[in-house]
Amino acid sequence: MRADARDNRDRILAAANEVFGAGGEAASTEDVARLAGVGIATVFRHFPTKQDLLYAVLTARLEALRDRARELLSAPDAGTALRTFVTEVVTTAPTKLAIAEALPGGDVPDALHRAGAELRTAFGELLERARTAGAVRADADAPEVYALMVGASRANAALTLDDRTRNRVIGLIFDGLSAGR
Amino acid sequence: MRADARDNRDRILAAANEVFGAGGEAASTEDVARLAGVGIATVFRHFPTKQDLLYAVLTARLEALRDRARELLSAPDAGTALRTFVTEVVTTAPTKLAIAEALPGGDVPDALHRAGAELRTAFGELLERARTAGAVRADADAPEVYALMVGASRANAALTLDDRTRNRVIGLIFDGLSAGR
Amino acid sequence: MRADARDNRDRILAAANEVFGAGGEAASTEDVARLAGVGIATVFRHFPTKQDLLYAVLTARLEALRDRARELLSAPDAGTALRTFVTEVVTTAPTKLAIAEALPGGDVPDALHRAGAELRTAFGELLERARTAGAVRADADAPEVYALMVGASRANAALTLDDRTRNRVIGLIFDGLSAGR
Amino acid sequence: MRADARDNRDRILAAANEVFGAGGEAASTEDVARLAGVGIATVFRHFPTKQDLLYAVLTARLEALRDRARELLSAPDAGTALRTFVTEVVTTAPTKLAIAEALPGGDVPDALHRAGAELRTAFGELLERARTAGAVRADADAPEVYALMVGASRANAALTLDDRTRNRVIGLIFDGLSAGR
DNA sequence: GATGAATGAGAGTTCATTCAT
DNA sequence: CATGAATGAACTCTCATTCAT
Repeated sequence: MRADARDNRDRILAAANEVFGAGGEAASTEDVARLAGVGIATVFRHFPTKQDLLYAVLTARLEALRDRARELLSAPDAGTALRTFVTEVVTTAPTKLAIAEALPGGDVPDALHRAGAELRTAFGELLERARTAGAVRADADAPEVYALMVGASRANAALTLDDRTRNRVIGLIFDGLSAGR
Repeated sequence: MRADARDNRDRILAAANEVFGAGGEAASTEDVARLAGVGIATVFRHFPTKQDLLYAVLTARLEALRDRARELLSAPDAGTALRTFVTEVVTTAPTKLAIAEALPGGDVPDALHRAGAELRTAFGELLERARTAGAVRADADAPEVYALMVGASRANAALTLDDRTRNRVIGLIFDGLSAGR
Repeated sequence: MRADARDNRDRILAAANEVFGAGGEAASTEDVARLAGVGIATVFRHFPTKQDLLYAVLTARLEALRDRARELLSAPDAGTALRTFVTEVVTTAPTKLAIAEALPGGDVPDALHRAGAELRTAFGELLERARTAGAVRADADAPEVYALMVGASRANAALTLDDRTRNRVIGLIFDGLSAGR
Repeated sequence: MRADARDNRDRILAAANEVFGAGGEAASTEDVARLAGVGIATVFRHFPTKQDLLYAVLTARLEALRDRARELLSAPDAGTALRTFVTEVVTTAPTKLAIAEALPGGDVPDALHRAGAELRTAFGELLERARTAGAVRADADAPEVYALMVGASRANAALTLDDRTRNRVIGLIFDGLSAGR
């Protein structure tokens, strides 16, 4: 792939991220092309299907979160690291294509599937470290904590929570996670 | 309104509930008509706009939840009542038009606005009673608890949680609500 | 036909006259029913087709004009009579279904055809009397004068002429008709 | 714009001219597409709204008339020039979207508004020259003469005048214009 | 390789007309 | 006999996708 082609790909992906973040997957591919400053055909050259484009956007989002989770694995305080991660995910949710959105069952491309799995793995490690450090109770497992994070993200997007409420939501989640037992 | 017309209206609403519950608001009005067993024009006679239909479905859902919340206000155990309500909302979410979906700011019909407000009010009373009963900590306010419930609902719908995970999510939420007393 | 049925028929016709006069034949039959204060099915009982309704409105208009023309045949001044007739037709045109509108070739109902023919006949006599009285030149025949009247009516409707211009248009027409030659 | 696109645009405009000329503005956009030999979406790409298409057809018609009027301004005989113009306008009316049709008050696009104004200006000059040449009486002003022309056009379209009658209508108009000097 | 144009398949919506009450 | 409800066909318009330049 030539350099300018890669440039275009990146520009399209960035535009799609913004457009679908704002308007959901109902937004039109032509808007993406316009914002990217390329022709509509160029979008379809890089992403043969709108689905492909949506998947690519989602994959990029998951990969970014995965990287951030991995980065936080080397933070000194494991409890703070987990909380930082959740806070960032929830806070940025409204302008991003929602995690797990546009996933019509089973048949997702490899890259997306892998990114999701790696994100969950990294998240699991983040949680495990927090557990080991005693910041999170021992019987809290990854699936439910992940679900709480996803849920808070979506509530934040759907209800457009103000800062205070959003923080208290996260606070309650972590209170539950640290509840002595 | 004639009896057969009311029947049709109800059938359309039920069909819309199902269709939009499964496919989101992107589902087509024609599918609704087909499932209801009426012509497409009949749908538009009862709901002049797709928006109107969506609003009606959402309003019905909110009213049902409001009624359920009010009903639970007279349950003997306030803590259990709240938990029952949240559990029911979260569990039934995947097949329902999500709470607060399709709300394009400000300009919603009165009935919908009112139903939403009444639901929040009833929910607030449910919470207040649980607080008074000592089942929920004193500093947990309605907005954040409501957001947690909405979030868990959406996570359950988006991630298709299994029963165990779903219950643990709710468990964690209530642990947080009872924590730090 | 029962009395109430005839009443309804008249009310529908009056409503149609108003609705189609204002909105052209594109206006909806339901608007007519609403304005007449009857159900839509009642309109179709009296006029099995929208065409039929349009024809009936047009027929009534032509009959009214025919009657007015005949009435003016006994006016003292033949020249003034013709001018009065033309002026009235032109002036009232904007709120009436245009003469000869909605006539998709050949296949018009008898009543309409007859009304049109009788109007033209009466108009011809009005013209003949004016000719005899010397108010109109001898070589002006009915078809062209009728066309001038229809044209002025339509121009008045299409261009929404002000009073002064409308009067000058009619003035020019009669100047042409009296031009000595 | 690419060459083939311009070609299509022209073909669509020509087709619309014909279709709307024959059936009025009630004719369907799909017919226009069919006659132009393009897909329906292509019509909407070039003219985002049916209104836009109607306006474009009307604008083209007015511009053509304006050009013809200007051309005739340099004809040797001013009286003949005016009569030629009126005759052409009236004669071609039946197959054209009527002047001033589809003008729902005030909010017309600039190009259409300008074309109409320029046509009236050119027409006014044609009239002024005829007046100066003594072919038309001094007190005949543009608005009423323009209205007479429009009226004759519409009468010709509505009544489908035969050649003889049409010519006599125009003859009477010009007799009126030259009368009483 | 990139572009803008063209397209067909639908979506929402309207309306003349028919049917059941 | 009148009514309101139901209907199917048509229409305008949109959009993911393909084609020609």
